[in-house]
Amino acid sequence: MTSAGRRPDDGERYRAILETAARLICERGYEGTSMQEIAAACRLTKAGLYHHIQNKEQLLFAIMSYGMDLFEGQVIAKVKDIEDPVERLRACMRRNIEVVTRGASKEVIIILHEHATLTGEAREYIDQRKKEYVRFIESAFSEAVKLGRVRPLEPTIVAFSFLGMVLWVYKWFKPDGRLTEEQITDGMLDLFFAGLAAPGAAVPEPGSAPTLSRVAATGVGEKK
Amino acid sequence: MTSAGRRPDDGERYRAILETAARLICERGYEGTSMQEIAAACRLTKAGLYHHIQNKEQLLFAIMSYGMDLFEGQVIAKVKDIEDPVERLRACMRRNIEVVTRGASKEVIIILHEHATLTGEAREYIDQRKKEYVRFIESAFSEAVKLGRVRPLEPTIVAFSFLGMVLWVYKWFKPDGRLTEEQITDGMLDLFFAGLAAPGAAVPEPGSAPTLSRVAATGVGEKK
DNA sequence: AAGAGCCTACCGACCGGTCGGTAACATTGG
DNA sequence: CCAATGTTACCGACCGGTCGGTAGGCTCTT
Repeated sequence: MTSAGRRPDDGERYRAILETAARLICERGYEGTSMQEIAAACRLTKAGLYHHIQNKEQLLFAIMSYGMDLFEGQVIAKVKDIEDPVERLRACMRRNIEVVTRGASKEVIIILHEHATLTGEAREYIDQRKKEYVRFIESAFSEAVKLGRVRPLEPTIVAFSFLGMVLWVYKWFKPDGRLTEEQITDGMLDLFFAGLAAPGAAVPEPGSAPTLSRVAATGVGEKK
Repeated sequence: MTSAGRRPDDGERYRAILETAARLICERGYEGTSMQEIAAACRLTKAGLYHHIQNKEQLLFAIMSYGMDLFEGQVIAKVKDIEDPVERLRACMRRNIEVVTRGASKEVIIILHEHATLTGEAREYIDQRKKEYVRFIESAFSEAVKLGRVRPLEPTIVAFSFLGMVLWVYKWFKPDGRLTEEQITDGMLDLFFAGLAAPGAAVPEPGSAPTLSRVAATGVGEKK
């Protein structure tokens, strides 16, 4: 009836199902979305849907794997060859915010939100790929430290601070809101990389309280 | 049998139910936790549980309201009277990380994770209380700007960067992990407040190119 | 003929929620 | 002092509906 003939399906159909399912799961959560609803959104019956997938958890796993592919393609692959580690980190942050704000891939949002939904090997596999991204950031930072481009901070804390700033965005960003993607990107780049570069504990004390190393009296002075 | 008498209950029992339910929901998610399981964990039948609550969503709402009470008591109330705005922000970050890392209140974690689960008025009420916290951070920052203690950045972006860093912690922190609560707190305080204080766009260019004075508000030069 | 693709029909388990009933108290009136 | 009455806390049984998942058959293409 509705089906306009039977296409040969070269895997394109499968990906369409993943994208449709991802849209729903992103809106209502994994447990909050039934296979019935996913099937209907794919213009299939439930049994028809099960012709393409094994079960619900495997579907989530496929969505997340696909999401990791997309993320790595749109972020890591695009910045990994940048020579300068600081510029690499900057570009990485820019790309990362881009992925989160443009709701292009609901799959990535699902990875962010459903961080404890998968179980067993599937969970381990996705966690492993996430960890690789953390290490990517850590090592870019460490490289920058070695070159004397940034302060020597704990790399993992720096990486998770980076990630917290840019990934938390998915919880509050609204495309039609007051803040544009550009403003957010610029603001966070400025804030984060200033924090990496500035010497010492920063932020001068209020009065003439005893501080070890004063930076500048006005607070808007230049670095020493 | 198990019931040790039938006291008229001064509300203590109700809170115990909220805490038990919060523990479960925090572990398995809201949609992933059945009323049956919650009732059993409270040593009640499902019907017995429904004597104390109206329905599942109202239960979640009660947990979140209680969580907001706890959070405001352990963070905002403890720092709101600190005169110096920068010290207020510092203390705020310290307290906030504390609440997230010590799994003391699962209710707060639920608020963080289930950010889009509630509907209608309940959702609006919780969102309102969250917004008040964002405004609390924004205005502490703006106050610091007015005093010349920090750079003039977009307050909302600063607030959400602050929040992203400290709240994202719930996704990765493990009490027995390599990083202690103290390390995380110190590292993030250092990084964030250095970013607030440092002049200009920070981070020198690769070659030793002149960074000079970049305008703070507009951030760094974009694409190269 | 083979098989991909999809359907109707159905399964047992479980979902959130409610019903009437009851044991254990507190309060009150005599 | 004690019984009648009311209230609170709770249970067993059950509701209609939905959950994830499957068996088996039909159709269309190759």
